[in-house]
Amino acid sequence: MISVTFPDGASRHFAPGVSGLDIAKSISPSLAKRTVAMVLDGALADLADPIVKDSKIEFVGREDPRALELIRHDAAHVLAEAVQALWPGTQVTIGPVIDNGFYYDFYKNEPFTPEDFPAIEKKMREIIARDAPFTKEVWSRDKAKSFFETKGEAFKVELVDAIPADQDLKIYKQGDWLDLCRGPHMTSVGKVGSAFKLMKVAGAYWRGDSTKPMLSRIYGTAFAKQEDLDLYIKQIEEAEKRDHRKIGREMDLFHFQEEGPGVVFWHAKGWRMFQELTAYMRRRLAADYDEVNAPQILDKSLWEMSGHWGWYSDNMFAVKSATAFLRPNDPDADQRLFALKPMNCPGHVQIFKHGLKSYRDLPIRLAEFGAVHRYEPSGALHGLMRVRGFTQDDAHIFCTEEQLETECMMINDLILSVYSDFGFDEIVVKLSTRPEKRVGSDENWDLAEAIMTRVLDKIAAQSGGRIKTGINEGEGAFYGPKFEYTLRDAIGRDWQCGTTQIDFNLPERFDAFYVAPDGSKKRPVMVHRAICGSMERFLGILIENYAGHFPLWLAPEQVVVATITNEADDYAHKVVEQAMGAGLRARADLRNEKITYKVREHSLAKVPALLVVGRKEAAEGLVSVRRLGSNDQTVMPAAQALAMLAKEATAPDLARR
RNA sequence: GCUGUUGUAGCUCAGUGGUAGAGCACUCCCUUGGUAAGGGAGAGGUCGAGAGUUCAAUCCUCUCCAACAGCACCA
Repeated sequence: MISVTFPDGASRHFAPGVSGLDIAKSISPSLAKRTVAMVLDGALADLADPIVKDSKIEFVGREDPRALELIRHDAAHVLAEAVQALWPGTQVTIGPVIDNGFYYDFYKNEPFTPEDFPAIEKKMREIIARDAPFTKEVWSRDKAKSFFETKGEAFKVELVDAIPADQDLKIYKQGDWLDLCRGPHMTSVGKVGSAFKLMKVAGAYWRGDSTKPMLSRIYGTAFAKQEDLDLYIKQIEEAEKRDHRKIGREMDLFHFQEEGPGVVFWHAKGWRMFQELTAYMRRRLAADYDEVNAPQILDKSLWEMSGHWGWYSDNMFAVKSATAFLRPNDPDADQRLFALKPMNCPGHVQIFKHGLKSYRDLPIRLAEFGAVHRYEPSGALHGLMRVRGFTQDDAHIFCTEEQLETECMMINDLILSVYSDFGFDEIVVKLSTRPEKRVGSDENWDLAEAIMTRVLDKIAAQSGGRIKTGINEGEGAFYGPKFEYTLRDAIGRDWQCGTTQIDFNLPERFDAFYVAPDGSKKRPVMVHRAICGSMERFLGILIENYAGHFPLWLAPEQVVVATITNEADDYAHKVVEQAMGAGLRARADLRNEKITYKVREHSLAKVPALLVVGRKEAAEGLVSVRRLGSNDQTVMPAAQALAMLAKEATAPDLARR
């Protein structure tokens, strides 16, 4: 007999090989009926699986959060069956559960379109209504291979071949249809329920490899309850409303146009925010960094020296004089090839190298708001989030190995403090370790990873567990390990922004050195770090995070003084002047429009503070303050309102002083 | 870069093998109105670019460019 322990601590004895379903039935028929799966010793499993040893068991009902992935996974199988029923000859591949849903990749000559969804969903509902039980069989490799070969399922055959020899091949049947799958599944197809929806179609490479065939992927999502699905769809709509490309257009912050794919035209208001953000960052750096500026174009040879040309020339812009392009074979034309800088580090090494540096000078921290250009693949471009020309809040620290740990911690503290100033307090720091393709000795990698592991532990400990840490195995840069800082925005999306990278390679390549206390030449270590990462992208994140309702200090337009009647025009001008005197970005709206119209317009334009002035206010030196997002207003003396707003408009770092 | 979709006025979008329309925005006029759209008039487009088919192309075909979604990539 084996002992089975229940969540309440009670245990009972059963014959070995008893299934979860048997146990549930032995307790009560209704329990057996509402249970869709079990958690056996902490792992989700089929309810029909035999239990062969002493175990802890938990029954999982359909509404159990742990059942959600099963519902989605089962839905993926239903989707696959539906597609093969509607389009015989379509090959199935894989259909995993992902965040917020599932997908299934098919091989089909004609790709799907969203117009196919109603028919597929209808067929899915039929299959679900049939409520066939999921049954599992373990097949031999040969049986599985010949079965899928006979059916013409070449991709499945490849999957069978890829499964390690010591693993069972599991086949899940749902009525007549079956799929190779590691499971687990719920007891029957009907448990999927009706709260599912197909979301979109897309191409996707077989096995995620761009040299392999393109498959046709259908994304879907499923929930236990319709309310959950509705809520999810609402959240997607909310994210769409916050799309920085849309808000950027509506608020007149920036634009893109065809002649400049991936490069930003910053309008006055957007650039004001850019400047405000940059000014803030400069203040944060002032005490510890030296700001520098390195050239935009440098001879190709320098990029060969740095290694960038070898590693990344596919993603770099190269420039020549126009004459060289027009007369490529003319020896009298200057044919010299330059590259637009994709990174600031080589430039900073040149600055470091200029003149002898002593150990007394270290650490040297060179910062630059460096405009860089990278030839990103066209399909990667996305608003401000992925562009070809952007500004990094970059810095390179030249120091000794002994100083590394302190420098990493210092950077960490600055990054967390900056994020916190924007209200980002949920931060994850991950250490990316050595990748397969890399340069430098294993000795240096060992050293750098050891230091960074220590720092990572410190970060976690210092934050009292608030900052989550982790490791990304093999994800480091080719020249060294790195920390990646990921912040969570107001609607729960994660953005990787900051990074700290240790680099033994570049100083070596450029033969950078400092004079040690004993007079010998020593190689400095370089630390690359960025906080916002790309200023453009960080602004994009801020736009979406705040949904355009910026804190006053960042808002491009802080105050609009709107008149009710033109008798208040002179007074409005005076208030605007006073506001500007108080350091506020303010303007008057004297247009011949009703106040309701002006209120609506400035509300839609997301102006943080609207000061309405009419005859009464003009006569008594008052303003009627209406804040963005509020439907009421407060009448108060103009001076008082402006003092309040000016205080609120102080950047967080200045407010601390 | 790959797969698919899209490209018509500043924005959002209709539309047709016979060279175009709406709403909002814009300009002007009337209106001076107390917290989310007052009324009227007007101006504005080489229908993404190029080539082809046709008597005739914004519409059909091809190529290119760009955008969007996903994949791949992201020093």
